[in-house]
Parts: sequence; C-alpha cells; structure tokens
Amino acid sequence: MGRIIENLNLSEQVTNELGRAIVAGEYSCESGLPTEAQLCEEYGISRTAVREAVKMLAAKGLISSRPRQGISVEQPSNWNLYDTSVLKWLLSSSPSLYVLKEFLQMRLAIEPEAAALAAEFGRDEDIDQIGKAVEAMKAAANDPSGSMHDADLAFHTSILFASGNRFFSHLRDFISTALNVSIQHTTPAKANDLAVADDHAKIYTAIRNRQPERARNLMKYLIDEAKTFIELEIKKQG
Amino acid sequence: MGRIIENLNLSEQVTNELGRAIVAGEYSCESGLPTEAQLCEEYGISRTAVREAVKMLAAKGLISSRPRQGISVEQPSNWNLYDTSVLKWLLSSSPSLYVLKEFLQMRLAIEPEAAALAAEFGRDEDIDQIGKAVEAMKAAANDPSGSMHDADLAFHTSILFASGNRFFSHLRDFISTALNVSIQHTTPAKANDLAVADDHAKIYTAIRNRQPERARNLMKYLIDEAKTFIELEIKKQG
DNA sequence: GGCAATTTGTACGTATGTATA
DNA sequence: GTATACATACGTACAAATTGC
Repeated sequence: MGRIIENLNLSEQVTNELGRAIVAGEYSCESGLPTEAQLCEEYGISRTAVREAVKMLAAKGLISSRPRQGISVEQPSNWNLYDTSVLKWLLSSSPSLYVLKEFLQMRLAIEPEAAALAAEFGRDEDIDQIGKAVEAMKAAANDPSGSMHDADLAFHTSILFASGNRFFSHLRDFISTALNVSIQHTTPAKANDLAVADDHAKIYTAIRNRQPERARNLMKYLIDEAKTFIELEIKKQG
Repeated sequence: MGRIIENLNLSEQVTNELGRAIVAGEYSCESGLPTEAQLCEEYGISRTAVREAVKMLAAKGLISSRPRQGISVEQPSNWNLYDTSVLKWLLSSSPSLYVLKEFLQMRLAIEPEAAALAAEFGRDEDIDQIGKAVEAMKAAANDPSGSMHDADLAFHTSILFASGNRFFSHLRDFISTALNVSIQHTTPAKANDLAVADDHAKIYTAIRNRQPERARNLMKYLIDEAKTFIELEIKKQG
C-alpha cells in the first residue's frame, strides 16, 4: 500500500509505548511507573533514551518525576487531551462510544461557531478550499473508492481554517484524529453518501453567501445527527 | 510575598527560555535554532540537558530535530496552543489584544455550551461548587482585597467541570492561563463588581434550575460583553 | 545525622544519517 | 555516484542533589 515507513527515533518509540500503556491504565495513578533503570532493562535501551521519553511524556502532562519519589502518573485531569498523541492513545484504548459522545458534544460547540466565523470573516480564497472539499465529496459519493473520508475531513478542517482564528484552526488535528477513529463506529449506510454530501454543500453555500446564522444552524444539524447516531449505538449496547 | 520557589529542574528552565524565545519570534521558521553544541555553550550546560529540553519542545510541537539538518522551528500552525506553557509564552509575547479577541471568540463557542451541558447533565455536588464561587464573588465585590479574580476564575472552571465532559473540563487551564493575562487589559471599573457578580449569579440559578437554554444564553451574553470591550480597546489603539 | 535509593546533571565516545563538495 | 564533514542519535560511566528511613 506504499505506506510510509514510520520515521520515529528510539525515544519517540518508547514515548509511544509508555504513553499508550499509561492511558490504557496499565500504570495507575498511585502505583507509579518503574524506575528509570527498570525501564532501561525492560526495553533494552540506554538511560538517555528513557529520560528523553520521560521528558516528552512529562511535557504532555501524563507523568512527573522527582528524585527519590520516582516517576508518577499524573491525574487524568492533567493530561493534555488536545495533544494529538494523547488523544490517539485515549481513543485506541478506552470504550470508545462514550468518548465519542463527549467528542461530539465538543464538536457541537466548536464547529457551528467556526462556520459562523468563516461566513462572517473568512477570506474568499479560504472559502474556495471549502468548496473544493465539497466537490471532492460529491465525486467520492459516485466513486466506489474510499476517498469520501478524506474529503469529509478536508471539509471540516477547511472550515476551521477559514474561521481565521488560530485557536479554532489548531483543532484540525484534534478533529482529524478523532474522526479517523469514529469512522470505525459509524459504519456508514453507503446509500446516503449523496444526501450527506448535499448537507455539506448547503453549509458551504451559506458560508459563501455570508450567512453566519444559517451556516451555524446547518452545521449544528449535521453534527447533531452524528451525535444522535452514537447515542443510539450506546443505547443498543448498554 | 511568600512566593513559592520555582521548583524547576535544569531542562525545564531551558525549555522555558527557549520556548519563550521561539514563540516571541527570536528564532524564525527558516533560520532554525543553534546547534546542540552552541546551546550548551550559550547556557553553560551539558548536552543531555539541552537534548531533554529539545525533546520537551518537540513534544509541544514547537520544534523538530533531524541529523545534519539541526533543530528547526515548526510552523506556528503546528504549535500546541492548548498546552498551558505554549499559551503562556504566546500571551506574554505577542500584541495581546488581537490574541485576546481570538481567545474570546473561542470562549464564546465553549462556555455557553458547557453551561448548557452542566444544566442538563451536571451532578448536584458539582453544581454546588458553582454556587460557592458565586458567593465568593459577591463577598469579593464588597471586599477591597483582590480576591474577585480568583472567584471569577473558580466560577468558570467549575462550570466546565460540571459539564461532565472531559474535553470541556480540561480547558480549565486554557481558560485560567488566558484569563490571568486578560485581567491586565480589562482594567475593571471596580464600581460594577456587584453587577458583574449578579450576572454570574443568574447563570448559576439557571443551571441549578436545570434550564439549559437559559444558561447558554446568559453565558453568551456575559462573554459577549467582554468581547465587545476588547473590540472597543482595539478600535481605540488601532 | 547518617545511610540508601533514585532521579538529576555531566562528560565523553561511537554510530547513524544527511547535506554538500 | 562517492567521499567527506557535520549534526544529531544513542550509549556508558560517574558525580551531585534530593528525600525517606
């Protein structure tokens, strides 16, 4: 599939392993982590690599280390959930439907407002990008290849970007990471692809026509449908 | 003033210095950073300390390092703005009024929705905490000591927490950090302290009475006033 | 106050990868 | 292409600081 070789150095690999394990709960908040020396032995690497990994995880708020006390896991409320790695570890480990619901509540706050800002202040060339994404979605709806996902993602990120607000546009990684996981659950009824693409197109039109309130409401509707779907799934399983 | 001694180890100090310098634009995206060896000399520390600092900054998305190429500054769009340190560096360096406006646009998306979620799903004991913050604000309005700020902050964070959604409640550090800076600009007309406390109390009442729509609208009103104030300041200076 | 355990900080050596001549 | 130089990547070893007993 021409997948690009993971270009991670040693400390980043260890960071990934430990980060995943911490988020998955393999190291509790009280028990703490093994000592540096033990980690060296466990992974068969030097202290330098372990220490760099520890520093990276500390920078993401997952752990803290003090002399004599060792390496301790921080409370989950201190974890930086808006770090792409942390979010990825979280979504790949925990019972995902509940996290997805929280995630959709978040999107319901962010994206309608971003759409409104894009309609009000967005630069024309940034709005063009939204249009391109819509066209790609329409094309993907007729095309059996699985390019719908990419186009969908491009649509949402281009709106965040068009908001002209760096706090919104930075959430593109947050949205993307979580969207990649949510795909697994929202087993799309392939039949409505055209209808879905049309819903997206309406939002684009509202932004293009500089109708903030309309863009906000249409986006609210779009995400609320996804949220309702997840809530139904939870009810089925629960 | 009994200020607690900064308990930062060496690599964290260097991280702070370099992080601030990068965000302030002292190292551009093209020019890159000095080599490890040069940084060692500049700060009079070992390479290990420098490397750990580099890893922490890389974990926050500010830089990346590759052999032969050296340490390069990442594009600002890749910086993790929701990292408390990064946000602090950003707010302390750049022309803050514009950043504050973007920040308030963000709060306008988040906090009304959080208030609605708190009203709909919030646990009673979490809502009690909002009430306590309101009482503290009322007390501070009559008290000349500067405890209003702390109470204000407690109010907003307690609502985020009461939302029961980890993505919202994690933004408490984001809100707090930025609120600390915004205080410098919003030179409060001390006379309306009571009126302000009353606006906050209304939101609490709506949440307590389980009125999501009302809580959402009141919060929207509260933050929109602050945003209007900042926009006026920008117009004055511009 | 002394002792032991553990992280913190330093020093230096080798390996690897990557631009440039 | 090949070689070379240079910067980071990785490893080992040891001294210092901190903290619990």
